[in-house]
Amino acid sequence: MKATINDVAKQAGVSIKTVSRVINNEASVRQLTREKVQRAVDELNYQPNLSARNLAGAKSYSIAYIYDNPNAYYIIDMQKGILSACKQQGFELLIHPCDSKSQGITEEVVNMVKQARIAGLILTPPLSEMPEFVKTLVDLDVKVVRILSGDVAPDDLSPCVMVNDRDAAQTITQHLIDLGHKDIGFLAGDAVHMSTIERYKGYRRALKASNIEFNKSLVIEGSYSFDSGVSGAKELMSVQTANPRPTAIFSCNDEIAAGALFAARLMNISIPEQLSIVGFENSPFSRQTWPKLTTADQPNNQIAEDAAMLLISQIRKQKNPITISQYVPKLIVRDSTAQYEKL
Amino acid sequence: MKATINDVAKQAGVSIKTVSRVINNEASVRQLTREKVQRAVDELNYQPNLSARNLAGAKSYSIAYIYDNPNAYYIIDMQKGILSACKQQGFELLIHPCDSKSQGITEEVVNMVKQARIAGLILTPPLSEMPEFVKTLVDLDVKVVRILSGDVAPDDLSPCVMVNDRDAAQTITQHLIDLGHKDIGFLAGDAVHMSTIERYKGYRRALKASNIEFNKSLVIEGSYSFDSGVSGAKELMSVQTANPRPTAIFSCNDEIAAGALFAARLMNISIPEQLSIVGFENSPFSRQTWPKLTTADQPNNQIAEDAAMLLISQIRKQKNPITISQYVPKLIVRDSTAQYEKL
DNA sequence: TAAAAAAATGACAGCGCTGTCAATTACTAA
DNA sequence: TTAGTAATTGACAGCGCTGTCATTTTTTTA
Repeated sequence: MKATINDVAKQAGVSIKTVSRVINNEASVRQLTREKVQRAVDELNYQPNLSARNLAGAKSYSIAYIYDNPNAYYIIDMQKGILSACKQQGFELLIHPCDSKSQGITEEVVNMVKQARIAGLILTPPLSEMPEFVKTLVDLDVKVVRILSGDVAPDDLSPCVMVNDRDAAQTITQHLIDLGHKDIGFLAGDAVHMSTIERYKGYRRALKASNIEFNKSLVIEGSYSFDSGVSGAKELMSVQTANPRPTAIFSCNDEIAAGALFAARLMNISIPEQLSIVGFENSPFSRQTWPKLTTADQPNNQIAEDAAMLLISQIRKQKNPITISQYVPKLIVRDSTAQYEKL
Repeated sequence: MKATINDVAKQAGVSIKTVSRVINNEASVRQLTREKVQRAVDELNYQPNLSARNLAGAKSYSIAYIYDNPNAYYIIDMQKGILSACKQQGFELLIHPCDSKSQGITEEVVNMVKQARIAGLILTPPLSEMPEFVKTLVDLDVKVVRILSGDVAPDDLSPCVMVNDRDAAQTITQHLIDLGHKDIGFLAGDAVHMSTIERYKGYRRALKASNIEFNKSLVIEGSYSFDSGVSGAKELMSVQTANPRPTAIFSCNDEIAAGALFAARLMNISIPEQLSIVGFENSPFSRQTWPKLTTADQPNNQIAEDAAMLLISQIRKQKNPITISQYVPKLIVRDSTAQYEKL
């Protein structure tokens, strides 16, 4: 039923080693031979046995995606992107959800890497933002690619795929400014996350670029949650606290924005007429609020595939130069933002 | 670094075959020997190499989770549960997102099963509800476990884990009835999904059990989406359409309920004072609406682990009797339901 | 107590592939 | 043309484990 390398070799009239060479794209196989083998491979619909490869070879064909992120949509997108790269490159993907805050997380992952003979790892926040953790893994002789928030890699421990939240946040803020807003509130996510910091930087930059004076009372600390959005927006919009009262709010993600939206409704503030709100992430969330959220879209699928490709190329040839690719989330204008109308 | 079966054999002073017997829990190993080997295994922290096992043995130690479900939370929960069973049983999990409506879906999965030497598959709706598809796979000599909506398996093609949406829906509806509601609207999900059908049945049963006359105009067809909830609720609550106007709404899932919530706000209907709304699923969603949704909770993690265990036991011994386990989602009362107040 | 039966253990091949290194072939220059 | 070099190909061992079947040990029975 299932063709082996032996069948292919017979069919092509060469040795199995030559077939092996062809399917691994090694040099020093004559063009003619290569074609002959390729034809046999196609005819028999041969696909190499991953277990055998992993067992026989020095290299491994398994990579792992390790994550600890409460955002299910993000993870599903990542998985899909990584899987697509794996399929193209004949790699296998292991997924490993974990708790980044647990005591033995490093040991747990180290064990898993050794146990499963993992050739490479993909790390997303918050794991990718834990330097000690990353360091340990890199020292382990396993390739690592991190997905991080920012424009430049924080170190050269591993190749990174950077998501430039800063520029995106600046663009979004600029969008609010272009609509005539000057008093723009900022609802922060968890302060420990780089994404929060980067988005904050972008917000500040946009203000500066337009010579709008920064007002600290418009910045509310919080976390990446709906509740945080609710309470943050309440604080911003209650006359006694914030001064001046903002006419627009930048929320660090869509969940916070959804919370802000709700707070506004509770306070009888109509969106977007009296207050513009923007989110970040373009999660399915942002299309299920009313009004629909203006937000920033990250092509997570693409980012993940890119990261996986980077990882696999690292695994393939040792001395790959450290490459970094960068994405900038794109502004998506929907219904939660409007021109500022002086009352 | 990594201990092999040979190391263990040496350490325990037995042959590798005996070690193999112990780690596979085979019979005919003396208790004494078993303990000796076990000790060596523990000391060396030995874990069998999956690739080698897959390659050498007739059996395979890989199962796959194939899914096509837009609900990311659901999938993540499933994965986690399945993974936990795999870890316990020394199995490997392959994940395979796919498009159930695509032409070649069956062929795609069949290929994957053959290619990766998959021993078993876990199927969730909508894939688990496609009889032809399931039939093809079962005929393929791969074990299958389906997760389905209902109380009894629709056939004996494979063991099933049933989620009794009907009883749960009845309980939820009863909760509304207990609160004094009589005119209870029903916002359906996609009509092709068994879950919709089952939930509808539960709703009808509860009405019947309390001798409340069923009113067809209170049932609105729709789909599992926010927008469907919005338009459905609008239709129900506009005086001219529905007669009588419902005082409570049963929504087929939380997303629909969230939509209904929004529609209510648009129409200035206060929740829960003027209208009670219930959801289904207990997705993170349901805690991020205002007010928080009364809903039904499915222990997806547990369901998934159960399904995976069932699958693995199937794989282990051929002639396992077809087992079926059943879960009934539990009512979670939050803030979107209240006593019916006659005006 | 010895022979027969049953239980426990081990020797060995081989799963499908890759790495090593030797053998062959093609190509170059003299 | 022919030796000399480079490019191509193949033979073979072995990755870590399981299946088969032979061997040894223990238990039972006469």
